[in-house]
Amino acid sequence: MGRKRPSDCPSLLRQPSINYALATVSDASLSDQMDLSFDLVAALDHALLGAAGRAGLTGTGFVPGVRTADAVHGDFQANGALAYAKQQRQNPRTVAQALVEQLGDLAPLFDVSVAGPGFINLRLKPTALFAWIAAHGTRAALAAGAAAAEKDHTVVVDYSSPNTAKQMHVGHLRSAVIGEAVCRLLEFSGATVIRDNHIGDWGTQFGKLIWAHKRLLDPAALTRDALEEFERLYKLGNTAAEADPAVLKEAQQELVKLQAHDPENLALWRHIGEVSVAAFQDIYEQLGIRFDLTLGESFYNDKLEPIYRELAGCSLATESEGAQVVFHPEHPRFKTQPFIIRKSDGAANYATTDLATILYRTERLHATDVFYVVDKRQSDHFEQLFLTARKWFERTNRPLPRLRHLDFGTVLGENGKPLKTKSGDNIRLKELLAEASERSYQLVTAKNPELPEVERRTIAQIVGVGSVQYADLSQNRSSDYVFSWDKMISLDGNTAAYLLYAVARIYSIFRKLDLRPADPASEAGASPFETPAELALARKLVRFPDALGAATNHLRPHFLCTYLYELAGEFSTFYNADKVAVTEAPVRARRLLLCNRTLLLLETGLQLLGLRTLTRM
RNA sequence: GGGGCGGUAGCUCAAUGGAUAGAGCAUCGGUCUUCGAAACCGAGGGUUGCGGGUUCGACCCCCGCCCGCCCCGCCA
Repeated sequence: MGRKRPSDCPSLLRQPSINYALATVSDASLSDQMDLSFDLVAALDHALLGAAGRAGLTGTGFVPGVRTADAVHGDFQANGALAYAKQQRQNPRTVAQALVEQLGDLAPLFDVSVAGPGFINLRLKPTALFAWIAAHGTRAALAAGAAAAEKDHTVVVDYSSPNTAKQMHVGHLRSAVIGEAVCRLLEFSGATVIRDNHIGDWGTQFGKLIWAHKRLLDPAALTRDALEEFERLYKLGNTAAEADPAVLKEAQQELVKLQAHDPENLALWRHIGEVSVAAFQDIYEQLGIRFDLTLGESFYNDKLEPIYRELAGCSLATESEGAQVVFHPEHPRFKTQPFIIRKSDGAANYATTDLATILYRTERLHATDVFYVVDKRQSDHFEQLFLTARKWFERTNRPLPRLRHLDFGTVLGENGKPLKTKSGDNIRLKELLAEASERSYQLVTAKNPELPEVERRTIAQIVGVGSVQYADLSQNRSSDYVFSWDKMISLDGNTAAYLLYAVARIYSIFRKLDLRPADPASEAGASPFETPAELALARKLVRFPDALGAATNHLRPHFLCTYLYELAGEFSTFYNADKVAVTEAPVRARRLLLCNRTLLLLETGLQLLGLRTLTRM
């Protein structure tokens, strides 16, 4: 039917911008009007294509292959000549040379050369570096540059998704942190993002919980910590039911009543849900998360019947061992491993709800993309879900959004096993974040005892929570990672504290000079960058769009983390090598310009990751 | 048994099919009368699990094997 499959939907790859002004620049002298594209890779790609046309490389598709280069070779490189030469049985260096001869328009901006077997190296001239940096001096300018990439997308991001009546624990950390970062990245790139908390608010556990709630509730404990009390009640209900068949029966009847919408049980269930969601807010606020929707499993209760009918109606669902299941005969595994959409007792399960959710998000929310930030152990489930949804939508003639499982690995303890308390319980998120703050507080107090206590507490909260977030984000999300307080709160290495310190130090410079970073006057009269440290920092600044693009296209925040860490490192080197507060006005202005842009990119980047920043720490 | 993901420096991790595989920690050696030393500079450290293959070029793609973690019918 030609309907979109997950693998060939329009990708999130950035569309090259076409409104760059490279070709109009014909004067190497410094010009405030020099307007360089936000995405220089895309601009160069286009320039190379033009050059290929003029050089007569019109055969079958010349691909420029522009990418950022190792700094020893330049700022960018184009590798397309190699593949083209191979394909056309020509000498790659000759092809590269021919291309370079057609790149005269770039001469005011780049030093262009051919190296090795046929690489084209492009190094920004100091004036061009300066012009790019001058042109991208505000958050708005960055956002405007980035916003083209995803502008036609409406993305539903399904993340966090804890269960009501239970504490959030460390197992919920990554979904929340990665999900939020992904949302912010997509928004910055112009997508309409709908944050949906698909909470687990329906299930058989409510029978035992309601049974215990009616008999064993401690109102004072409920006020003190509602989730803790719900957990206690559930455990009581569970042990009582295990010990006494009569209790089990009563609990099952409570569940039946709830499912039959008995007013009392329904009200109680609703109350539990509301109290739970309210309790989650504390965690979400600390992590900078605000959902647009909280549509839990129960929301879909009355939307499940049509799913059964449709799946049976279009010959997808079949009966197996008393359950309704979907097999995928063409799939080596799922031809025998069923996707159970209705249990043999007639009840729905998460597969059914997930299918109903896809329908809702498509028809009601008009999603073009749905991303699930869920633990990688559920990858089979999502593969079956997407396969089933695709066939179902095909057969019912509906457009299918791009569905994608953003999987992530497990948080491990130092012993290499999933992180738990010493006694083997789940570590509560609330306590984990509190410990992060406390450890940071000890550190701040040791480093800066003269700061007022209130300020040290605020700093500790931001550094502590940020450290946890950053430790999670800075690692490839697909792999497991070892949780280590010492590493994540550390001042050294790729950590939140290192980045936040760089930010604080830049603010400190401006304070010392009695200037404000946002004030353009501090940069007025800046001369082009000269020293090795200035140039290295400037070159790093120009790579921001590339890092942002990599993180957004792959939905992997660690690409941005790596960049921010390198940027902060480049700044520290510059800071140690070149004094900013010199008397010579043009030199001072250009160094302030570098400080200002580094600050802008660090703060923008950290905010996109979900972290808050500080002006002193 | 079937499948997924991983194996890169002593440790924790990076690396768009590109050039000499990079960081941090740890180790060793330097730098504070100068904008915040929570910093910076330098050194040593590698058969990218093993064996084949594809390619001008492979940590990356393909095949086989070894090891680890995870998933595989009515939990989510």
